[in-house]
Amino acid sequence: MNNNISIKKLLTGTQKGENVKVDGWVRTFRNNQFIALNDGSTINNLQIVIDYNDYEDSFLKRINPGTAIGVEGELVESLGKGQSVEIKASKLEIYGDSDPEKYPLQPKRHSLEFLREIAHLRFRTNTFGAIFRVRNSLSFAIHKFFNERDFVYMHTPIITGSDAEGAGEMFKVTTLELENIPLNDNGNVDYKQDFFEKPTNLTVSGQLEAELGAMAFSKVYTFGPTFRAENSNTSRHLAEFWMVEPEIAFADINDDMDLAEDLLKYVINYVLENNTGDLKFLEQRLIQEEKQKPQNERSEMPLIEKLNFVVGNKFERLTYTEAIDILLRSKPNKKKKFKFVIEKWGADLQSEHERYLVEKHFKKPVILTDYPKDIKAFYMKVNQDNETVRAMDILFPGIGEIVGGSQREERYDVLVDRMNEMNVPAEEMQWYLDLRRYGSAEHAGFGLGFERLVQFVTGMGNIRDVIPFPRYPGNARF
RNA sequence: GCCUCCAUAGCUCAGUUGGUUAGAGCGGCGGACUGUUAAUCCGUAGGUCCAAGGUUCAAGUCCUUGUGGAGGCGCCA
Repeated sequence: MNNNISIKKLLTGTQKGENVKVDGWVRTFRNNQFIALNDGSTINNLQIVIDYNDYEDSFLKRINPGTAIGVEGELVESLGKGQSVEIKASKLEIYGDSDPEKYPLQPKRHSLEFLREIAHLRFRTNTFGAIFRVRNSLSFAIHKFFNERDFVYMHTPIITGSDAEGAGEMFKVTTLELENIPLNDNGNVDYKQDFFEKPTNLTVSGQLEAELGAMAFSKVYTFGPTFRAENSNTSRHLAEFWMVEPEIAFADINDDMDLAEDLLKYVINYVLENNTGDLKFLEQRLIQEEKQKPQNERSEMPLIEKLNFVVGNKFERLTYTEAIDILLRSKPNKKKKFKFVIEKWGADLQSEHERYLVEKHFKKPVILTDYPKDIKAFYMKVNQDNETVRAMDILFPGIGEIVGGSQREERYDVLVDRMNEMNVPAEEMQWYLDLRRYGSAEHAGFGLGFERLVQFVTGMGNIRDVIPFPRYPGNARF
């Protein structure tokens, strides 16, 4: 077991003058004297200084990018300029060699597409090290936020027997032999012979189960993987992604929006305070990347300023109806610059419209509420006008919809009517309807796309670069 | 699922109206140097130009199909 102190702690310099032991992977080896060592605890490398007269040439040749080594020596003030402290090595041990003719990572810039092909090694780069430390911090901050507010963390099932979650195409789960599927007398698949004796799928949302929890614990959240078998080929979609789904009882749509806004600000602020080095690196990376782009496609704010702006400003809240008004009067709509020109109330908003509202009109995160009921899910509470539902979507610059939520319909009769209208099989959903039979109460919740949050905070353009091993159509490598 | 673009050395790319033996930087390898910061300097090796088929006297370059990748749209988180 490795009880060594991390490079992150060593770089604070509090152990100056002490003899320490440190393990890590070589990033670069310069001048036969200076090893840049990284152990993943921080973006920064620790400089190891060795006296090459103490070692055989054949040994020094084995110190290459990627080599795993252990070092003992005194932590001293650095004589060089790039770092405050360094280790004067007294003992150097090689754990695992890394053949420089074959090791794919070089001390240079690699394209994200190339690194995606070697996703098993990309953690060792500065960029992906920073991304996944930020991802870890966001994940921790989410649990911390809810824990401080007396939420119960609830584990909803990954395999679901409910096919009415209504959030998209599902992956089937079965132990039947696909080459030899048993049929019943009617010539249909005989699910009685399947593992669960019925059709099952991977979950597309834990919301319905979270509602069950909220009606007992008052405040719950789920945070786990979800699956969509949609043939989506974009930089914002994955077949397997992580979703945060809080559900709160005795709460309406306004409480729901407050909760979502508080959560987003809290976790972004946590990263600003705890991942400064990672964010500074990612900001520089973005600035370099944007130098390749034409002026009008560059972002208006550097990454850290953008995050501070989101934390420091109230999200713009408006209804769908108000948004349609703004869009109808907007220049791109009048001049027919939109691919889909808005004609009248009731139209579904395309991403170009959402982008206009967020990036051009308000220039800050926007919460849209009260959508037409026809374009939203059956479980959303119908407003008094009987035309709109208490839905809310939070739109972020660059990535669009990051949160989708609603107040839930708690009235039994109205809910059953909506299920019938939208062809949701009410007879199979009695467990869900029971909530409205026994002690029904106002409640609300939302789903936060975790990878989209990581995208926003790291500034990464492609969602496949913010999850360790992305799953998308045609790809389940690693 | 739809639209657009791309595929040349380990990586990032250049390659003229189709014309002799396909280039550079980085990385690798050999050497020098030794307080360097993606070290520097000298030397050197490295290619099935994504695949198959076609047009042509001649194809990295043009055409067709396939495969892989990127961006955009739809579905959404």
